[in-house]
Amino acid sequence: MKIAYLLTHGYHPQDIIALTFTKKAATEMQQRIQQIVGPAPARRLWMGTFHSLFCRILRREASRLGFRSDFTIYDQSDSRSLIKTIIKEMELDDKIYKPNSVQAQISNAKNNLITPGMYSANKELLSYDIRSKRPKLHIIYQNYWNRCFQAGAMDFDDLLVYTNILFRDHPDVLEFYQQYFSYVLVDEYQDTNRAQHLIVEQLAAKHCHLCVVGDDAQSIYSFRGANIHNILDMQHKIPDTKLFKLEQNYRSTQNIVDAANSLIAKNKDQIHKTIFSEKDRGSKLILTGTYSDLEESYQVAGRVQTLHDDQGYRYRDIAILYRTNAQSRTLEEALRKRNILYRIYGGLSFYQRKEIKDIISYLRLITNPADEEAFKRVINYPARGIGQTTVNKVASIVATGKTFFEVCADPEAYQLDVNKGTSAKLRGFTALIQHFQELNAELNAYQLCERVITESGIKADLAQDITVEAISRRENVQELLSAIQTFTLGAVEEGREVKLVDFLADVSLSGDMEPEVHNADDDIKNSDYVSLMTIHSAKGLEFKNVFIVGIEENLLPSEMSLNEPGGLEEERRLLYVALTRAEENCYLSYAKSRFRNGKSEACKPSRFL
DNA sequence: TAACAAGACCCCGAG
DNA sequence: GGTCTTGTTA
Repeated sequence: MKIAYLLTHGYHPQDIIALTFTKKAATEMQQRIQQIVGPAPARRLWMGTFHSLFCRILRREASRLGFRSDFTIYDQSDSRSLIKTIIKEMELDDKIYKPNSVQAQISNAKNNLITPGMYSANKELLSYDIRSKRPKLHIIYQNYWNRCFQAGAMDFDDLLVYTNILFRDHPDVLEFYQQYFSYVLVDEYQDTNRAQHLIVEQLAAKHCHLCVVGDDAQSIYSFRGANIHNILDMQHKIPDTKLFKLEQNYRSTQNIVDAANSLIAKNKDQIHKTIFSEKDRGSKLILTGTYSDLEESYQVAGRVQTLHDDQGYRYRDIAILYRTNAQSRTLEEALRKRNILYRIYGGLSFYQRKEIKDIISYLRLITNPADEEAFKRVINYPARGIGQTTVNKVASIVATGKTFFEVCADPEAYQLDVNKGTSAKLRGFTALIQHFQELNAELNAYQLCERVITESGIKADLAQDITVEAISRRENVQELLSAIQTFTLGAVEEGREVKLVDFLADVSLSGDMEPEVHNADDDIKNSDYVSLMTIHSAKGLEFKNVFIVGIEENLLPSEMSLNEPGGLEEERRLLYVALTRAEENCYLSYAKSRFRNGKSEACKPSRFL
């Protein structure tokens, strides 16, 4: 509404930057604005997630930071794999330096804008690492930082870190964007971390037109470094700040609001608010306990069907929310049995699948030959007789500042210790990529991708695979091709010039393309489906009917949260978020046994119930 | 070096 | 339940 208001009061769409956290919330908001002001102005708004919008800015300004504008974006698995490599190269024990926790610690540092240099100079951090028996962590961090730079790559956290560095070191750039965006809006401000907070503050410093919305009771991203004080201290830090308390809930019935209030009242750490609803009492919340997770899913699917068939709700008025992505499977199966259309958000995305990552890696390598992770992925896929031993030899030379690609293009020049045959294979591979690079200059993304699949041998490799899974892999490859096709055509329609690099950025930041609709017999049905997602990604959304499943000890609250300070309260807020997604009906359930890690485990109803 | 099998470890959440 | 690692063999 605020944006719509601004647009009718003299602001142009391109003057406004509106930031959200989840992709889901961004698309939702984009759609709402489109309905109010029409598609054309809505498209010109700077609206999206922190990561996607600042990625756009970083591409424009990349040269200021020593990056190319077509830098690669490393996803978690790329970044973890690089960290693993570094730990191995430093000959450290990966039982002590667990790649996952090293990655988490680096990410944490980045979210607080601590560069490797600052890390090494920080006595507190160093002594903490020594106490936890990981004294070399700061060196891993430094190496990781350098290697990403060398590879022309940024990880997700870097998108925020480098934006801050860009603004810090280039006042003229900062000034430009300060001038450019005359209004800054942020949704769910309670979930900003230090890096995001500083960006927002700097962008808004000139016009001082900053509007943020937030609710401390819905702060659920502390694992990502979210700092609640960003919103709490705003009044004191920025002069003339006006605070509006929104205590009326226009979404939910009184019963739902009451339930949510009574839950959140148990939290010690909160700002007191009196949330009320002027809607009807509504129906009571319904709690169901079942013997197993299978039975729970079966019940939910049954109720979904009743809501749709007997009570006249559309499927799109129904959401099923869970704590972990792993819970989606049994629900999917139950819905499928009843032929209920559903969409599943998040989880293992399409682009994480092996066959897709392989193809994407070729495309990444074509746009950025320095991309180390992409290189390692496809150097021997499809198998071309270049094994681990050879790659290790190349890696030892790469450590001196060359890229994998440079070394492989001319192994002799770098005195690589391999035989003639291997050397020829390496040169053959680089020649193949160079050939694709030439094609990239004349073909569009779709045509190029088709050539890559054929000429790399991926097509042949998949074709000769006769297992059942291979069928779905081939389908996935087709799906990827049509996604590129759609992307290319869509951009052409909007009159934008589209490059391969744009598609790749879209892939790594959107996480997933439009989730596929399951059970759809024809396209007409595609607009009506049940939504399945984690509570985290449901934030900011609303549904007439909400199912919250698996409300059990060790799941909600999650077992890991219990060891973290404030963890339990955050889990409680998480359930609060889930409850307040519901407008009319809210169904809660727990199971007494559940399949986890391949085993059936006994479960108790959550203390929150 | 490739292919396959057995064992280890794991996952809480998002961009 | 799945992926990733390690070991064995040709």
